[in-house]
This record gives sequence, structure tokens and C-alpha cells, in this order.
Amino acid sequence: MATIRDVAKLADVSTATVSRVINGNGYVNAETKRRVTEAIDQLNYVPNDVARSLFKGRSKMIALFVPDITNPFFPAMARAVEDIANQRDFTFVLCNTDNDPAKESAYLNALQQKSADGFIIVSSSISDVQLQEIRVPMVALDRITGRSISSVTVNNRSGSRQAVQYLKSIGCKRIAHICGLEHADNAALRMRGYLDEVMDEDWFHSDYVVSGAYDIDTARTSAMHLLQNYPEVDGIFAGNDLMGVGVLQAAAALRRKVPEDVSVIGFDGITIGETVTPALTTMAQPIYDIGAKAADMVITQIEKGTSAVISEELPVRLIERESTKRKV
Amino acid sequence: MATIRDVAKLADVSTATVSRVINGNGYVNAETKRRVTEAIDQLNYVPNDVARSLFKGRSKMIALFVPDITNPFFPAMARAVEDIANQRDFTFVLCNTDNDPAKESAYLNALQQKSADGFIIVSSSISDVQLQEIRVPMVALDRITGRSISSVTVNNRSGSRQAVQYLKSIGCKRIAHICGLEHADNAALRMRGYLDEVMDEDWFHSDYVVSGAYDIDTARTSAMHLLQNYPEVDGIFAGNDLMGVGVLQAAAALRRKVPEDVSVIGFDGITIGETVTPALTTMAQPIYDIGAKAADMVITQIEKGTSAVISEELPVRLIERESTKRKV
DNA sequence: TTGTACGCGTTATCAT
DNA sequence: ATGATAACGCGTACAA
Repeated sequence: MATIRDVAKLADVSTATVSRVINGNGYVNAETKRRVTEAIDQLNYVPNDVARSLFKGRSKMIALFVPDITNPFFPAMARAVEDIANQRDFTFVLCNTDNDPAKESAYLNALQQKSADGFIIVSSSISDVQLQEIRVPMVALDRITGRSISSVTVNNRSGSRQAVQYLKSIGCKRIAHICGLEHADNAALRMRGYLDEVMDEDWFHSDYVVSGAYDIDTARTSAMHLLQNYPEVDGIFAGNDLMGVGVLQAAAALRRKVPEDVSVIGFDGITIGETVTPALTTMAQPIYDIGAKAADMVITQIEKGTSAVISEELPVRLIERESTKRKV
Repeated sequence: MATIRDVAKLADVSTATVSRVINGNGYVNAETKRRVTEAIDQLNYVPNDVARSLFKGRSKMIALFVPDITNPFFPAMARAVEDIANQRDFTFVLCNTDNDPAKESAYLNALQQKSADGFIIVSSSISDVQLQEIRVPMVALDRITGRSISSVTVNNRSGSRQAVQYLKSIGCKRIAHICGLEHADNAALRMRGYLDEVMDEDWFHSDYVVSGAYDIDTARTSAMHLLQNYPEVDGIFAGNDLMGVGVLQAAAALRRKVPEDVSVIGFDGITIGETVTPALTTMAQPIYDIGAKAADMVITQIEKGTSAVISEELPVRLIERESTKRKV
């Protein structure tokens, strides 16, 4: 690997001049510039990022923390972040935390040691105080922000209300909810939205809310119990699509027809919802936009050096598929 | 952020001594060591990784290149690589290349600039010559290696033969194949395996091989044409599970019953195969093991500094689900 | 056993 | 318009 000194020697100038040519700083004679550029080409010189980082204390690198890389929602989002990062010449690192505080801390430390410039964090297990300690731009997704951290979220609560209203509108009389991870803010918000719509119904029963872990398997188990114990349930709002798929599996196992016997709606809008049978109706999040917006915010903050706290809320929208049908 | 000098000053020793304590190198008096450790604790000192990298020319960072992060196969593999990397105290970076040579080059350059220590590459678009130019340990997955690059693969060809033999054994009389990306070595191998088994059959027809892009949508389209033009086909071997799902969708759209009218088998063993209806029979790869093995190989090479070329082949195994059934 | 001093490759400041 | 040089923070000869 050629260094800046090699280039300087070949072009018969000082390293300072080479640096100026590379970074377009200060004045440099056209002819000198030509010589330097030529030397750079000839030696195939590329500035060493590590040395740059050491000097600047910055690395042109941002990281995205996700709680479960096997939930297709997150790869989809990661792709957006990656696109924006690449466009703006940042290196993108994806970290899978498994909602494990230890892993999160480890990643956080490791990356801060590497002078990571910014973080986008989807996590319900990382503590607010720990987030405060991060000294670089950061955006939280899917978490209620204590006004101290920038965020990009969707209207979880009203979106959930919409989902439940939709179930009502197609004729569901007993609507249950599979709730996501307890300590996840968005799970709590979606449950709130559900409760907003059903709490005052005379049929409402607190056992109509069961828990899942935002994954297929736990949701299937929970839904089995629910459907067995409360056979009158004819509509289920799952806290995310993965759990919606779990509900479909539970219904199939119990020979309950979807959507004839029970309608199911999920939340997220991941593509797996189109591949299951029946295809899953869902409240779709603008996944790409969320990731892109978050990346844009972080990078802009990095580049401008501002630390303004911005919170953005994006809308969800209903996608009707086969798992819900109007009762005749 | 405290530096090594701050620690040295507080402990009243030289930076060299502090460095010795940190890295366990050379001799250092027990009492001195105590003082230094204390100072480290007190200042919350952590060595700066960037400075380390600059000095050593290494970064304790490995990268995994995958062609399509939205194919669940790759997140599953990434998780394995990540686990091993973390265990061995390496930072893990996941790069999604979209099979785009430009993106691959960009990532490769960017990461080499950052002194990445090793690469695990799943790619059919990156050229062999470009791989040769990488001066750090590297493992290729899913590609025929020119003996010059270490690799971890599965027995694609014999696995495919097994798949086709299985279809035959359950009574399929006309077996077609949805082939993956043309320039992908593993797609070619899987097609070879298929051809090994069917080429000499008197019913065989070259139009029984159609192409997909290793994704659901293209496979569905191809399968639609196939099933429409060749209604006698009663067994389909899809080059991967995603395409298997595409085939199921095509069959559903054409009201062809699976497995009664046509049996379908995929390749990969990703979980989405369990969620579709009917659940997809598949030749499952040991996904986690592949990633773990590759990570282990790269890191071992990095640490030992050896450059031996190792090629490992792992076995696939049949998982029977609902998309195939013995003809009576 | 410990300290001094240099180099890793870059950028920025200050001269010239 | 250009060059010399001091940082950035660390690890390691070499000297003591």
C-alpha cells in the first residue's frame, strides 16, 4: 500500500501538498496538482482510513442495532439504511443484539472505540441512561423518546386503532390481541391502541390480550390457548406480522378457518405476509422510509455537527389481503 | 476519553509500562501493575482501537458479503458468523451487495481501507481476479474455488441428485427444475445434479429447466409458464427455497394442487418453508454450521497468520414436509 | 523492571 | 503556492 509520502516523493512535493490535492483544501498550482494526481494514479494510492480516523476522531461509519435479524422487517430496514449510508459515503455496520443488553453494550463499546460516528438503534432492552452516554449522533426507532433522543417512529397507537376499527367494520364481534414483547414501547403502544377501541365494549375481557415475543412460535402457542379457551373470538389483531403468521398456524392447527371463522390482521407489512396462506392483512409500516429517514437524520447530524433532537412520525397504512373478510 | 498518557501520569509511570500492563507483555512489578490497573479503573480508560489499528495494521474486524439480505438464508448465516466473531472478540460487519459488482468493489475497498482483517464472501458476481487481489484471509461460500481460495460449501450436486431421486421415489414421472442465477456456481451445480438424474430419461425435455433469480417473484413467473406449457409436469425441484415458494404460488394461481397434482421440493432449509402452505419439503443446508465454520476459518487464519487454502464441504439433508407426497 | 523515543499515515497549523 | 512539523493514541525497540 502506497502512503502519502510515496506520492509526495514521486510528485516531488511535500505531503502537505498531496493532502491538499486529495482534500481540495487550500491553494495548489494547477501544474503541481496535475503532477500529484498523476503520482496518485500511478501508485494506486488511496488514503488510509484508519489514519484519517485517528486524526479526525471520526470514521465515516454508522451502525444500526436491531433486536432480531431473522425478523425480515429488520433486513428490509437495514437495506434502506445501507443505501443512504452508501450514497453519502458512509460505511454501514449492522449489529444484531438479540435484545440482549450485554450484546448491546459490547457492540456499543466496540464501535465507539472504533470512532463510529452515529447510531441508529432499535431496542427495547437498552436503557435510556445508557443511550444518554453515547456522545455521538443517534436516532432511536420504535421507542418513546424522552425528548432527549431523536427518533423515527410510526403512529403505533392510532395505527392499531385503525386495525381494530377495520376488524370491527368487517363485522368482527370479539376481537383479541396478541401483544409483543412486554418491555417494548411499541408493543405497549399497539396494545394501547387496541384497548382504546375495545375496552368499553361489553364483550371485552382482559384475557383477550395474550403475549408473544414478536416471533412466530410464541405467538402460535399463545394463539392456540386463546382460540381454545375463547372460541367466540372471531378477530385477532397481532402485534406484528410474524405473530400474525403464528396466529394463522394456530388457527390451521385447530381447524379454524381464516378468514371465515376468524379474521387476522398483523402489523409491519413484511413480505412474508404475502407468502403465507391465506395472505396476511396488515397495517404496513413504511419500512424503507423509516430506515432511510433515520439514516438521513443521523448523517445530517454528523455532518452538520448539530445536536438538535428531532422526532419524526410516519404513517402506517392498511393492506387488505386474504386473512380478513367482511362478514355477510 | 482518557488516553494512555493520562493513565501513565496518574499511575506515575511511563506509557510503555501502561501498555505492558494492558497487553500483558514484558515484565512489570506487581505493585506497579496494581497502581496502573487502579488508574485505569479510575479514569475509565479503554485503549483506542483506531490508534491500535493504525499501529498494527489490523482492526479485529471481519466482514461478510451477502448477495441478498432479504433472503432469510443470509441473515441466518450472518447470525452464525456474528456469534463466532463476537466469541473471538472480533467486530463483525455485514455487507449486502445485491450481486452488484460495483457495490462489492466499493465495500471491498472501503473495508480494506479500514484494515479489515478478513472476508467471508458469498457472491457470484465478484470476479476471481478481484478476489486474488485481497491480501487478507478470505473464505468463499457457494463458489467453486480455483484452489486458490478457502471455501465452505455444501454438496450441491449430490444434494440435488438426492432431491430429484426423492421426487422419483415418491412417484413423480415428469420432473422439472427452476434454476437459480445463471452465473452462480451453486445454481450451476444444482442444475448439474438435476441433469445427472433426468438427462437420460426418455421423457426429459430441455424446456423442463427454467430460470429464476433465486427469488420468489421470478420463480413464480417462470413456474407459471412451465406449468401452463407442460401440464404433465408432476414434480418440481426448485434451486432454492425462495423459488420453491414461488412455485407454490404459481401452482396455487393455476389451481394445481400441491402435493396431489405436483410435488415441490426446494433447497436451503430456511424457516419460511415451514410457514407456507403447504409447508415446503427441502434439501436443508446446515446454515449455521456453514457460517460458523467460515468464521472460524477466517479468524484462525488471521490469528495464526497462515494462508493455507482449506476447502470444507458440509452435507445437506432432506426435510420432508407437506409439498411432496408419495403417489398411490 | 522501567523509561525514552520513534513510527504507524493522515491532516492542520504555521511559516515561508 | 508550498513545505516543515506537530499532533491523533498506541505499541515496541532499545537503552538504562
